[in-house]
Amino acid sequence: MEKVQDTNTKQVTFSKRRLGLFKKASELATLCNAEVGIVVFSPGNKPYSFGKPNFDVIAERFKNEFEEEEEGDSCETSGYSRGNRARQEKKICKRLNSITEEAEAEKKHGEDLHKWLESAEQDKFNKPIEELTLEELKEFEAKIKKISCGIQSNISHMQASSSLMFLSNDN
Amino acid sequence: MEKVQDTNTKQVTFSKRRLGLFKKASELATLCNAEVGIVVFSPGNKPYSFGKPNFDVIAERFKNEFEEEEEGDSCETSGYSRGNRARQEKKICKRLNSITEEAEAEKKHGEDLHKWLESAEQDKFNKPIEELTLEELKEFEAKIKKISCGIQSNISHMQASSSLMFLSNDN
DNA sequence: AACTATTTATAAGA
DNA sequence: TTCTTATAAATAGTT
Repeated sequence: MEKVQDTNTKQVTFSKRRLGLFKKASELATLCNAEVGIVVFSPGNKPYSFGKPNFDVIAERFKNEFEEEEEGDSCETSGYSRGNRARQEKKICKRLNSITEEAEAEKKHGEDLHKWLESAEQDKFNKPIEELTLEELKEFEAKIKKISCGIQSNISHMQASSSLMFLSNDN
Repeated sequence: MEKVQDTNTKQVTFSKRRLGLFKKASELATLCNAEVGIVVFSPGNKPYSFGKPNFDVIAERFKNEFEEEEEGDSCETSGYSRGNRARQEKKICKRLNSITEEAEAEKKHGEDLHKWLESAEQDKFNKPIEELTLEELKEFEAKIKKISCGIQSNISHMQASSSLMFLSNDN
């Protein structure tokens, strides 16, 4: 999915998709009895918002949840607790660590593939494919299969990461 | 459009549609170079957020458009400063978000490759390689080259992610 | 989670 | 901008 270049097209696309997005949000809210808030800044930096019941309320609620975790009914006086902070920070660290692990697995995998590609560059596979012998072709095929495998596993890593990303927004 | 009644169905619908909504939002953001922030509270009152570049920033920006708040260090008091904390947290969020973007790019890439592999499965490239005609071989070669390209770009995404990971651990 | 029949969104053109 | 329509994508229901 690439940036739309033409300014006019971009404007039209933005309008259509913004409406589409708001519609989806509205459906989610009524269908599942959820609260949804959205704000969008257009390419021309105009703000558009959607909210059910209303954007400000939801944004506020989100910020409070994020800052105060599960605070319950304890009487908070001057609005600031060091303990909550520490807990929150731990959570963020935990998230970062999960993500890091996934990414490192991916990186290692990518490097393996890269190495293979480099070595392939330097040898017979660099020849025009019609000049390969049957033996060489078979070897080529084997390597390709290995790569396919690698890609599959790579994809599952990616999907895991992606889930983590979403989760990291959830708590 | 009516409320889904069954609790289990509601949960499933919520998950599917929330992801769908976030995807749409992500598309809008990249396609039109817009900024989008979303927060959703599930029926069980769990908060889920999406933001590009990041929800807090966008919510803040939205509020500022209307509230003209002064931001600055002018009123900082002693040792433990809420402002510093907030800023630090914003940094962490920002990092998380960059990482998210990278991972999403990777995921998309992986999906493209996966699709190709699947389609390849179904056609002539599934035959033993020695049975391919020269034309087919050349086509095969072209596809492989495309994949290589994809992997290379994938690797640079991974490396970028990885750098971000390390940075986010320093703090 | 995966599949698929159906509904819905959207890009391009008017 | 709004309308139309062919195509692409999302999702409800099901396994």
